[in-house]
Amino acid sequence: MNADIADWANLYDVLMDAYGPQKWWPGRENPFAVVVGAILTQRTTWTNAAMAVDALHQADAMTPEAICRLEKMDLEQLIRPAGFYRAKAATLKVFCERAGKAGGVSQLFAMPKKALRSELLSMRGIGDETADAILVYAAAKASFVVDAYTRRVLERLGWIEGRETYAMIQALFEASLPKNVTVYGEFHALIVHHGKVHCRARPACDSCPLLTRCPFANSQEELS
DNA sequence: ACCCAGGGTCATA
DNA sequence: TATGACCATGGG
Repeated sequence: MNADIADWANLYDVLMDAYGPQKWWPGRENPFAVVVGAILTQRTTWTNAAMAVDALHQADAMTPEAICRLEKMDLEQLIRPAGFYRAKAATLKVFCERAGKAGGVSQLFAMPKKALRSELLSMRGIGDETADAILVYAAAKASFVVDAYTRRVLERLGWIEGRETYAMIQALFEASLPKNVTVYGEFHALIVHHGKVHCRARPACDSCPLLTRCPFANSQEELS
């Protein structure tokens, strides 16, 4: 079916060919809603995060100002379905306060990429992955998102050993791709989708687009 | 009943 | 640097 994957660009093409453009964060016209989604979806399914997002919309609370005004406990109850609701409520509060201090979300996002990334990382509850997700999907800055699926796919391709740091893996991608926000965003979404379909569900591997390199195509034991 | 999902923080060694 | 405990919900 498919030959070995040659390089990063090839991997992107193969995944895009197999799955097509991913529709992540419906409603990207509201960058703030994307930030909220990025925080709420941490270690949680998107359907759970979406319930919390809907609750915020229905409460007319999908703005930094509204969230700043909300009592912490009320915010916690609204986002409860997303899990870790106390921590996430605190993180949302911090982001909204800092955005307000910067003069609004668009002002905050007007910062240079590197400075904005540091600013995001300084907020408790926002780490590397969430910061990069916000950069790419909300602030439209090309910063590659590395997550567990990315590591798994790269390990199975034999492109990384496994001990590499987040920054190292991110650098691998960024050195091999055109600095294009859309490409970065699609690539990460494609990797996650591929991971869900083929790196967890065993039966689906018959049609794996990375077939010759997929562990399931050969032995059953290479999976952790 | 158990497992895990579009992570991150903090304490410990 | 690197593990481990902890946070919490909903769906399989």
